[in-house]
Amino acid sequence: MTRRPTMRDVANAAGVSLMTVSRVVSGEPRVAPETIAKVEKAVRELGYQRDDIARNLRTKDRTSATIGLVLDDLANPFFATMARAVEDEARRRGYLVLVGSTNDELERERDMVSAFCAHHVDGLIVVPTAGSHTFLRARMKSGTKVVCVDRPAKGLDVDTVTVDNQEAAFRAVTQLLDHGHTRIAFLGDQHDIWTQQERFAGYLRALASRGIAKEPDLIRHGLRAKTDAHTAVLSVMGLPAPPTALFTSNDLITTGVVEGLGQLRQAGQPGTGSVALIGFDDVALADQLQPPLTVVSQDPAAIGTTAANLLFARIAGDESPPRSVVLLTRVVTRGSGELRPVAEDAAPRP
Amino acid sequence: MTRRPTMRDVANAAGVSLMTVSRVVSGEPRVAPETIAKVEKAVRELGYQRDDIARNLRTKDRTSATIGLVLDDLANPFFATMARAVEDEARRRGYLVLVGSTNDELERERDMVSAFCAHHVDGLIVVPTAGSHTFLRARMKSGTKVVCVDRPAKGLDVDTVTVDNQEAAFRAVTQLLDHGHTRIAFLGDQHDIWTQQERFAGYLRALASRGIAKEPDLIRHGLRAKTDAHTAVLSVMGLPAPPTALFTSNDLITTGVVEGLGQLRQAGQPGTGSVALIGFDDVALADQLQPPLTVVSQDPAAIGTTAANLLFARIAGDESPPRSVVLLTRVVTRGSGELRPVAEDAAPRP
DNA sequence: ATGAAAGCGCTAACAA
DNA sequence: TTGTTAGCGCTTTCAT
Repeated sequence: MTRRPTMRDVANAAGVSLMTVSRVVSGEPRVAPETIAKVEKAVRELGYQRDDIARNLRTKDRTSATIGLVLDDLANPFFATMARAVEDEARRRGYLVLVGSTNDELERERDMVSAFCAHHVDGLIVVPTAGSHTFLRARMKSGTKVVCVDRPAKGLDVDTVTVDNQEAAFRAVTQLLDHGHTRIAFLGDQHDIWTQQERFAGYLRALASRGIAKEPDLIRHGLRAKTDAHTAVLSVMGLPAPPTALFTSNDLITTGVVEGLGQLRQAGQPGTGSVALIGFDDVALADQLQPPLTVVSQDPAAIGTTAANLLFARIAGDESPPRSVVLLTRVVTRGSGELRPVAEDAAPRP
Repeated sequence: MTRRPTMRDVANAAGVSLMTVSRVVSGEPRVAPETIAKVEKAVRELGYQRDDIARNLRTKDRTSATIGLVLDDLANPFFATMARAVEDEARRRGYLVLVGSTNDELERERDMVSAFCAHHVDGLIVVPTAGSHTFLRARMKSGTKVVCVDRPAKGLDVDTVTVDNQEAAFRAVTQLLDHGHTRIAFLGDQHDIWTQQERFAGYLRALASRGIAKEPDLIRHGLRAKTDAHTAVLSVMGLPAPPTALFTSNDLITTGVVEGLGQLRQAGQPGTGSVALIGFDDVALADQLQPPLTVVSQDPAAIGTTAANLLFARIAGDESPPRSVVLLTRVVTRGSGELRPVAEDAAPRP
């Protein structure tokens, strides 16, 4: 292991000044062709590569050509797809991407933002956790651009990319109502997450629009893992008056619920074969399930691309007022959301 | 937008020298308690944060506390899960992670490694593309540690984490043979990828062990996208003598094939309901399919964790000879791999 | 316990 | 066209 060569080394090897090497390496125009050749030869022989860290220190605008991506969980397909889209936009512009998962913990988010800023990221794309985000103001004041994605950040007025969560949930639940369901369960993630609140609000609004009162037994929040959802569906389906339809508020929960229903069906529990289901977020193989899964589909790649474009516009100097972009979702009708309630599932007569 | 405060600013505000601020910020022991208090007050008031980039420049060992993760595609659940595991190990040690997808293109990989090294990463975890990786030697000579994961790098002797691809494929195909299949199709990704070669070798070895000759019609390489797999399965099932079993060599292909089979079944094509299938890589909802999907399952999180541990050991100074860790896979038997060939699918009698 | 000087690898600004 | 000087924000080394 040898010491990494510096410009000084290249300059000595090529018999020119350090400054000339700098010019050649940076591709500046006013250098004699023969000099360029000499320097490039030395660069090749020594395996020299410019130190971007040092360059960044001296350079006027202190632009590091790096952005930070702070999201909930990189292992979640939704965020992974979004991350890939962000990464592609970054590469197009010669930017590198630092990435980190917060697990929806505010403290982890703060630490991560702190570390990213210490490494001089030019901008941040953040999936904000629940809680106040005023701490980001200081970062923005010192020049770091910020874009929020999937959720707005509390207490912060910045560019934000979200989808029409509440409206989409309203449409999904309305579709269940249209097929004759009145006992519709809501199975959701932690309720302090903004998207969950919105989707739940859409659920309630749909029920209210038909004059149906919400029933606490049919509402479960805080399902973090697939197994939580699995347990929850067994629980609601075991109620004296079980729901005839389910609305699941993200992909993980949907997956857990499908597994739970599969287990009940196999155990021969009556009625579980015909319970209707609409999930938020599309999932792989949804159309191969029995019945095929109806979902509210959002486009994670488009969300990532949009956020990245907003961020790079800011980095390029855009000073216009913060924008809020709401992308549209669509209900993908495949079958599970169009099942009608069967007699044995109906609520007991008065 | 204000200029970011420096140590000099803090020193002026606290009425001490720059050096004292440096000591306080770095948590050095020999500073008077009152001085610490003064400095910390100034730090808080100015919102000062140490510039890790500058620090890194002067610091003796030039350790950036950053690693680079170079993988095939971050949107692929397999790599996303691996990435999350790497990220967790990095955070535990106070390291940041730069990430990038190569799309299996050597040039993109070279550019990315180059950019990561220019940003002074202490180490790289690389899913190497096909092609010679001797270019990594220069990086390693100048101190960057490298660990390969999922595949070995051609021409490079470094720590590598893989799974028992060939043996696993052999076992999977043998299981199909044990259930009476003789016409088994192989549906694979680009054949220049090492894992694909290994899995194909396992397939061939299993056939050979029963004296079954390989049949070119039943072998399809180069399926990059889900749609390729979809098309390919329609094609093989449309052969005059279609296969009675399929071996799919990664998660994407498996998904595409399941969709293709679903389409055929719906179209009422005879025999497609009973075609056996074993896929490499587990997929979500596999047990909810009809029939439930038998797969070769590997543990992407364990792979990522293992690779990260190897890398950080190297960064910590481990100089022992390169290690090659082979993690084990297991066949998860769920049903689709245990179907027996039915009469109408059998090859025509001579 | 604190400070002054030097310099990490590079570029900005000026000079030749 | 090329070179010289200064200095980015910090840590190292040495002095006090």
